[in-house]
Amino acid sequence: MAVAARTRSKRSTRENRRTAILEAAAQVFFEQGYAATSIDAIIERIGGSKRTIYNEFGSKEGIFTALVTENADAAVAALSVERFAARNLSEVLLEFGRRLLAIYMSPAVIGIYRSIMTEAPRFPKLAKAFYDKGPGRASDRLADVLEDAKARGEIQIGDCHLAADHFVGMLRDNLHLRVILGLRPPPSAAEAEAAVASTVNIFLYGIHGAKLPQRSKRGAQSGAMS
Amino acid sequence: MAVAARTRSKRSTRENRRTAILEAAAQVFFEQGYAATSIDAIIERIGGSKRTIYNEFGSKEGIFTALVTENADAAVAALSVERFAARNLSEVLLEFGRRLLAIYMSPAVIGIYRSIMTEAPRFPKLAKAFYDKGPGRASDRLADVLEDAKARGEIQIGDCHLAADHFVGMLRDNLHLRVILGLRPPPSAAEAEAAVASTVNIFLYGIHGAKLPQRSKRGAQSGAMS
DNA sequence: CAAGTAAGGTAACGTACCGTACCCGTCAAG
DNA sequence: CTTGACGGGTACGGTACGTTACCTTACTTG
Repeated sequence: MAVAARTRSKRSTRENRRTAILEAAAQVFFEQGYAATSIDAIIERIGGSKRTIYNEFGSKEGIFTALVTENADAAVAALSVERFAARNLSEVLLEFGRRLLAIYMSPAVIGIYRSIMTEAPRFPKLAKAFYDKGPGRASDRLADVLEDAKARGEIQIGDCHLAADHFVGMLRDNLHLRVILGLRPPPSAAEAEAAVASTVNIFLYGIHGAKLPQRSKRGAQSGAMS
Repeated sequence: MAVAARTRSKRSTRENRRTAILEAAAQVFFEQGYAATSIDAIIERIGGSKRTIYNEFGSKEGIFTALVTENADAAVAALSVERFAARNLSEVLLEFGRRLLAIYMSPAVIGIYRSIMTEAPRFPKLAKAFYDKGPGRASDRLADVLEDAKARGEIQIGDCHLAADHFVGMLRDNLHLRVILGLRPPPSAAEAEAAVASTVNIFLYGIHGAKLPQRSKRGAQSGAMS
C-alpha cells in the first residue's frame, strides 16, 4: 500500500521508517512495559511487517535500547545545551527547576521511568546510562552551581551533592509519582510553576523563613503562561 | 467440605503454604516484573504444583494483587500505628523521616515500586491503593503536622500539602532511585541518618540558614546506630 | 529497458506460558 | 480398614510471541 511515497530518496524513507517505528514502539513499550510488548503490537500501529524492524534493530532488546537511549538523549538535551546566565541563585534555581520539571513530566521521560524500573535488572547498562545522563547529570550540574555559591559564601551547606539530590527529589515528588502511576494528568503550566516556586522557596529558605508563595494551588485562574 | 472445625495442622500448613508462595512470588515478581514472571518460576522456588497456587489465589493477577497489597500494608504499618509524641517540629520531622526512609528502602517497597510502575495501567486500582496507603498517606499525615505548626505560628508556609509532598520527595530522591535501578545497595544506617538529617535541615531552614550538618558523607565511621 | 539487489511481506517454526485435567499418594474421619 | 477429600506431579490445550526462511516487489544501475 505504501507505494506512493517510495520514489523519494531511499535514505529519507528509511529514516522516516525508523522514526515511525520508534514512535510506535514508544507508545507500546512505555505503556505496556517491555515484557508485555509484542513486536506485532508495534507493527499493528504503523503497518508493515516485522521484517522491517528486525532489519533495522536486530532484536526486541535492540529496539528497546535504541528507544530509551535516543529519547533520553533528546530529553536531556534541553538541560545541557545552554549555560545558565546566572545572575542570582534564586533565578538560577527557578530556571533550572522549570526545565527539569518539564523534562520529568514529558511523556518520553515518564515512559522511560515506567519501563526502566522493572527492566533495570535485565538492562543494567541501560539503567546506568539513563541515570547518568538524566537525574545524575542534573544533580551534578546543580551541585556545581551550589559549590560556586558556597565558595562565594552565599549559602551555608555541608554536602552540595546531597543538597542537589534533595532538590531534584523535591521536584520529582509525589506529583511526579502520581503522574507515573496514571492517577492524575501532567501538571498544567500554572501548577508546574507553583511547584517549582515552592520547591525553590523551601530549598533556599526552608519552611521557617519561607517567603509566602503566591498560593496558586486550586485556583488555576491566576497562572500566567511561561 | 463445609467442615467448620478443620484440624489444627492442616490449617497451619495451609497458612504456611500461602506465605511460602507469597515469599517466592515476591522474589520473582519484584525482580523480573509481572509480565516476565511465570507461575512455573514461582513453583520452582518452593516445589509443589501450580494447582496449589490456583486453588489459593485463582489467577496470576490474584497472586500479584495479594502480594502487593499485603506487602504494602505490612510496610506502611510502621508509619501508622504509633502517634508521634510531638515535642518540637524538628524532632518530629527527624523521626518521621527516619521511619519513612526505612520503609522506602525496604526490599518489599523497593520491589513494589519496581513492579507497580510498569503495571499501573494494567492494575489501576492496585496503583491507586498503593499510592493512597503509601506515599499519599505519608504526605497527608505530614501535612497535618505542618498545619498544626502553621496554626501555632511556628512556620511560614503557603500550601502545607505541597510542602509535605516536597519533604517526602526529598527523602525519596536520587538515592532511592539509584537503589531501585540497582545502581547501588540500600544505604547504611549512617548514610540513612545523614540523608534524613540533611533533608530535615533543608526543609526547616533552607540552604541559606541551614545549620551545618555533621558532614557524615563518605566517612561512615562516625555514624552511631540510632 | 533489462538485470541485479535490497527491502518489505507471508507464513511458519520452535518455544513458552496460563490455566486445567487427570492420576497418584497422604491423611483425617468413621 | 475403608472412604473421601486435598495437595503434588505430569501432561495437555490453546494461544501468543520472538525470530527466521522464503518469496515478492520496487528501486537502482547500466
